[in-house]
This record gives sequence, C-alpha cells and structure tokens, in this order.
Amino acid sequence: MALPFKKRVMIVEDDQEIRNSFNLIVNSSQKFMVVNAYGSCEEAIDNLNRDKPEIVLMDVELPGMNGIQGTKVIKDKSPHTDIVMVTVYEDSELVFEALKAGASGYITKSANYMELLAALEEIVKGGAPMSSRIARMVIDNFHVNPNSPLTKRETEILQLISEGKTYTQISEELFISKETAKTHIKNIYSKLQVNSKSEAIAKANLEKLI
Amino acid sequence: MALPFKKRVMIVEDDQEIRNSFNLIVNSSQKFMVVNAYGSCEEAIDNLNRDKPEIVLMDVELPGMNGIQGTKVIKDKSPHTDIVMVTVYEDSELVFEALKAGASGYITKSANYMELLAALEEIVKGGAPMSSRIARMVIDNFHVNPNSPLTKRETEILQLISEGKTYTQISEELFISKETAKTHIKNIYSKLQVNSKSEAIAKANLEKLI
DNA sequence: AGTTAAATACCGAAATATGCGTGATAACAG
DNA sequence: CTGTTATCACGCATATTTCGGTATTTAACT
Repeated sequence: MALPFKKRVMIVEDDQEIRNSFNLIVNSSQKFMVVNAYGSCEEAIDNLNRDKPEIVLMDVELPGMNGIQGTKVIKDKSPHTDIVMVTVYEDSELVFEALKAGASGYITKSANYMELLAALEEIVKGGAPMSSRIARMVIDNFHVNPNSPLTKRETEILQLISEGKTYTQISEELFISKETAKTHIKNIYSKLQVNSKSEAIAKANLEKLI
Repeated sequence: MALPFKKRVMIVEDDQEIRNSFNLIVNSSQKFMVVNAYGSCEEAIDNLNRDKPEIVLMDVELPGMNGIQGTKVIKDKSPHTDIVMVTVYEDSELVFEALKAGASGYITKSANYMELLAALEEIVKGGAPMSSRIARMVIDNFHVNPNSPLTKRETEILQLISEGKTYTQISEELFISKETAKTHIKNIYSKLQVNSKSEAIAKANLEKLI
C-alpha cells in the first residue's frame, strides 16, 4: 500500500463540484486519503470490497438508492466502516432514519475545510461528529415530557406495560390486586385515548411519557 | 443587573475544590458569570427562583438528591434552563437517565479550562456539548441491528405491532388475511421467544430490531 | 430436480385483555 | 375543613390474542 498510515475515505456524492471539493480537502490532510469518489450508492457498493474504506462520506440525497438505504447496505457488508452523512437539510426525520441505518456522524454541506477534517478526526478518535443543531435534536429526542397527564402510579404501570408485563405480573410486582392494575390501565387508556397495551406504548413513546 | 450581557451560570457540585475551580473558570469568561454555586440539589432548587440561572453545571454524584433527580426538578420548575451534566463516570445507564431527565449536555470532570467554556458556548448556540465517547454512545443507541433473525415481512409486521395496530388493522394494511397476520406474529414470537405483543415490542427495542 | 425458506391461509380451544359499571379510602390543596 | 385527585378493589360480558396444529404456493439455492 502506498500510504499505509492514512485512513481510507470513500466519497459518495452526485454533485461533481462538491465531490471534487471534498476530494481535495480530504487529500490535503496528512491523515486521510480518498480511495475513491462515486456519484451513486450502487457504484460505491459494487466497489466496497476493493476500496475497503474505513470512513465513508455519504450524501443523503442521491439519484437511485438514497444515502440512507446505501448506509444500511454498506453497514451490512462492512460493519466496521464508519459512515458520516453529509447533507444540506437538517430535517429531523431524515436525521433519525440515517442514524438508525447506521450512520456515525451527520454534518452539513456548508461545512468548511476545517469542519470537514475535524469531523473525520472526531470519527477516528471514536466520537460522533454532528452539527450543533443535530446534536441538540438527538439529545432532545431523549427528553421525557415533564407535563405528562399521567399520575406517578400510572406512569409506573405504563413503564411495566412497555416492558411487556401482563396484568398478573404487574399486580404481583406492585403488590396490588389484578383488578387494581386493570383499573389503572383503564385510566391510562382513557387519558391517552387508546385501547390496547401496544397502542399505549406507541403513544407513550411518541409523547415521551416514559 | 450589574452585568446584563453575561449568561447566568449556576454550579451544583459537592466537592468544594472542583466547585471553586469551576467558579474561577466560568467567571474568567467575558460571556458567563456564576450566579451561585451549591453543594447540593436541595439548596440549588431552593434558590432557583432568585438565582434564575440560564445554565446549570450539574454534578451527577451528589449527597442527598442526585444530579439526575435534581435535573428533573429543575427542568420542571424552570424549563428553559439548560443543564449540563458534569461527571467522572461515563456509565451508559447514567448517561441515558440524565438525558431523559432533561440534560442538554454531558461532559467529564477531566474537562479543562477551554473545554468547559467551549461546552457553555455550545449550549448558548443551541447545541448539545458531549464528550466523544458519549456522543458515540448516544448515536450507537439509534443504530438498528442488521443481524435481525426476522424476515423482511416479519420486521414489517413487528413495526406495525409497535405502532399499536391490531391483527385486523395489520391484515388490512398489508392486504393479507387476518389468519396470515396471525401466523407471522406467531413466528415472530417464536423467534424472539416472547408471547405477547408488548413483550415483542420490548424485545424489539432492546435488541434494536426496529 | 430437489430442498429450503418465506409468505400465504385456515381452524378450534384456551388464555388474556378490554369495556362498562360501582364504590371505598387516603392524601393533598384551596 | 371540604372538594378533588390518586389509589385501590370487585364483577360480568365481550373482544382479542395466543397456542398448537395443518397446508399450499412461490422464489431461491444447490
């Protein structure tokens, strides 16, 4: 290998100008080298085994297979490759989809020279580079709603429901009768306007009640 | 107000040395001022209305009420106050508990002068300061397991179950008979070794199958 | 061509959960 | 001190889910 100490970076980006620009920036670094740059996920995936990238800079919006689907495939074929999404949009649904697909970072195309290299460095040291807005988006996603309509006991029971417990198990765990558990659950359903355990779990997750 | 342009920072930390050290660092900045530093959440909460902090630097391990419980209370009483957890440990359970409680950042006590101020700056610009390891921990938490034992169809159905759908709704949505939906769900249960929808959801979340 | 995996479909019995009542007691706030 | 809320408890009818089978078709793989 010509440059054994440089981390191998693959670029997937359909806009040729941006692709060239990323290429130049990455290759300007002593620590990274571009092994290849492609205009589509399909091409990138076809050459994955030969290129053996350690890091992929992946555009989200792409013709054909999009960056999120591509991330899934690449992660499946090469689990140790770290993928950094690069996008113009910071749409929350896309961000979470990309993270679920296996992305380890999410930066914007407005990222300048320094920011792009900083993101790569961050990946190498085991971090997860994100723009400020995305970091906040991700963190906010964890926050539990403090204005829950449920009482403490109801929340406790909803928690047990979300763990897959039956009426009987819940009543045993809380030292109350099965009938009482039933009543609490009935009240939970009424407050959340649902009529089954799984619907209650879905709503609880949606409104971050647990 | 004496210094109207400085962001008001409250410190909650039981170790007096660290408390003083943070105090000096924060006050050394042109952009931040320490409104008060307490050794316990109880004291901090009692003085919340008077101190009106915009940012709280919160120790996790504290005598009496711990930093996570304290975060919940402060977020409840003062939702717009941003809380940054400061800790020696990067234990994953604690991190997620803190984030659920409402923390907007999570840094380690090893943070030096620059890092601490950088975290405060990051909060001000709407971000979420985190150490590299914690950022990765948080991102990894989103990743879906690519080695799911379930087939595509089963995963699709598990997804619908997690949205609270009934057998009938699932069969209608997928244009299959109720009996077929039943069979798929039976197979899902067998593969996941569970025996109810909510247990399946719990296991799916635990093993990141959806 | 033969095997396997996946998706489809049906049945009946048993177990759970849900809907709609009622009502008592304790704790908390105005 | 009184009204409200939370927690607890019971019963019956109905609905839904789960268990344990069987079985056909199609696509993929060897």
